[in-house]
Amino acid sequence: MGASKLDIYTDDISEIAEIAKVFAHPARVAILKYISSQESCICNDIVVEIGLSQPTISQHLQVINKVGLLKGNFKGKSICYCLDVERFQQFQTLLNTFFNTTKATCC
Amino acid sequence: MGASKLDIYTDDISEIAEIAKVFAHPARVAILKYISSQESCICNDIVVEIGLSQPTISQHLQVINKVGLLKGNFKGKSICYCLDVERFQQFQTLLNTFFNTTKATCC
DNA sequence: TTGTATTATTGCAATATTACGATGTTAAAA
DNA sequence: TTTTAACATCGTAATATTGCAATAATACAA
Repeated sequence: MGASKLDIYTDDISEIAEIAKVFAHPARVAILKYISSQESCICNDIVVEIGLSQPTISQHLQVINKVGLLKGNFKGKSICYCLDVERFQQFQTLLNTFFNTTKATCC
Repeated sequence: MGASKLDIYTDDISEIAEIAKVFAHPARVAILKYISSQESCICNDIVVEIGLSQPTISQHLQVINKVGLLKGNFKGKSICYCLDVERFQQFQTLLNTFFNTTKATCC
């Protein structure tokens, strides 16, 4: 009864789900797109750009950060949030592997 | 104040989030992998294979179906659930476009 | 028509996510 | 040191998701 039952899946399946979850909210997709397009990563701009409150943006950034997609300086003033391109490409590769190994053989 | 605020994003951003949401639960990833590997799509096998109840599997299948990833016979006995490969590849392309157009330019 | 097998739907409980106001923290400027 | 700017964290409310038991619907066989 209820949610979660996450220990019954293989590691690669769980990994795909974990990755997808990051992109499963438009705010996070928008944040990723925005920080990747900015030369200077002034962070409060994200709040203005997206149109959500600062705590909410901060929360979404934490989700993005938790999977290792952020790089830069994270403490104090003049913080720089940047996309970790290597990790990002790793995600792309993992998802493509999932897609390429999932091909229908019936119907 | 709570959830949802989904009307403030551009269409392409919302689309990526919608697609990702389907893969954001391991049960659905497992279902997709399983039905794609089976020659005959006997559906109750999914229940046995994944280890969740029949209503829960049915619910996940509905989510997968809603985005057009399923093909086949959907009513009555001996139902055949199959992956819509074209739609699946379309998702892959859309996600790759997102990845390829999101490249960091700072840090 | 009456079973029977198979999937869908409903109703409900548990948990997770999303969002924001209030407040705390941090580092640099004044 | 005090102020200030920029984020993080906490607490809380609203909503969404997940999961299953019970039940309904469907199609085929007998």
